[in-house]
Amino acid sequence: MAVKIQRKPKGAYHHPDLEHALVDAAIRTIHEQGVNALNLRAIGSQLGVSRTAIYRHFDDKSALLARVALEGFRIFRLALRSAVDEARKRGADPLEEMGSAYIEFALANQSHYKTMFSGAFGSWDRYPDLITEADGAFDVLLSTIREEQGTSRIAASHDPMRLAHIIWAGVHGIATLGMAGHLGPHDGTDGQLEELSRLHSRILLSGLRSRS
Amino acid sequence: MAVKIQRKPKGAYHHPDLEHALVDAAIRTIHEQGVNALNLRAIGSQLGVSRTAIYRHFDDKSALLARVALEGFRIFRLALRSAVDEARKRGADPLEEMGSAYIEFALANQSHYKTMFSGAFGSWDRYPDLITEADGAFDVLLSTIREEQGTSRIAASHDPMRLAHIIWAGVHGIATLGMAGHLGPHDGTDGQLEELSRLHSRILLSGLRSRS
DNA sequence: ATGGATTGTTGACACTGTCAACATTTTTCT
DNA sequence: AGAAAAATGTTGACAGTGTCAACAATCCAT
Repeated sequence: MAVKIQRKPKGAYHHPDLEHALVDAAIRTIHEQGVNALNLRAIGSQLGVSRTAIYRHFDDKSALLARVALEGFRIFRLALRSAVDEARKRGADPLEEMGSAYIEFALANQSHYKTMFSGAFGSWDRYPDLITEADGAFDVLLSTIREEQGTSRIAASHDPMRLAHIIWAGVHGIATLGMAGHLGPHDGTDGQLEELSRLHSRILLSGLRSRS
Repeated sequence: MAVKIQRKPKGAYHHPDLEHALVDAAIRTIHEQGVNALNLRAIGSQLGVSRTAIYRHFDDKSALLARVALEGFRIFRLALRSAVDEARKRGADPLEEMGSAYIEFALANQSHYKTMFSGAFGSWDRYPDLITEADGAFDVLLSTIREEQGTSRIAASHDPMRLAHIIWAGVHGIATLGMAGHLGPHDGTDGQLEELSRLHSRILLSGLRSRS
């Protein structure tokens, strides 16, 4: 497939690929100005298209945001997956590295991360694809835990699902509280939150190596 | 001080205590319909007052939300404090009981909790009182950790502030992900999330009793 | 090529936060 | 007590935004 023209040629009635362009523009805007700053009219005129053109591709604003979230989960899953694989290759702890990658993603894509998790698009039930994609990311964590239990690096006595929930909650908490500035001042460039995440992983894993 | 009349008497120009009435109405609306459903016009007419009367008591909508959050942190702090005291009296683990109380508060006041933590009111910097009140709630956790380290029930080798951040992040994560339905289906009436929080506490504390 | 499906446009509306200007009530000062 | 000032509440208006309805242009399959 040849490279697609990104901008609409002047005077053309139909945009070459408005749907993707809308998603890209939304992601960019969210990244640069936050979710709250996103408005459909600006997105439209940014693409040289009228303010309601979006409605031929998305039911409403929420649907666009859900799509943005979906793209986020896709990249997120790849990042987590690659962190685990890398760790295994290097003999590092996969869960600790995954936690670190989690924080790294959240910090590098703060508004995108918020779009994924702060209910900006309303109910998840309306977007089955989004649920599937989010489950895919979660599965990286869950399967890694199961594998670690298989090699007995962590106790097999705990329900892996509950462990996954606890670990997820921890890193998610560090990410969200950290971004809100509640875990001390930090500009996101220093690795302070990643360090906190590593400490979190080590304490948890230490607790999981002991008996029950 | 005598009991104040809550509703504005018909025809009265001045509301007896509009400021508190506004906060109460906002809290009630948020509790019943969520933060997003809150709008100033509805609040006004609900109190028999015009739509802009609020501006004599709050700079803007954000300021009202910040006040709602502040009230939340006050109640929150009391709940955490009392959970710790209760636990000590009963010989239970103070940190585990505090975690449980944390989840209980969040579940019983979901929208209020979101108002406190989801940045609904914009930047914290604008509301120094809010920061103070939130710090007060955090101090319940921090001081409890220090006390537990004093009695050596948890290792004193860790920075208590970092431990507080990690524990807080864990319960906050459980609360927010749980409310979003990400930790399995639950209606909030069963104690599923509280149970998860207890498991979380036990694993962490187990890890904190080991060396390092 | 032609008729229906797809995609984009314009006009309009409702909802909401907020400001300015004015009105009324309460408090303060002499 | 009376006047001035401060506090509190009201009405009118406006801007920003999401969304719908009706219409227009383009694309595609038969």
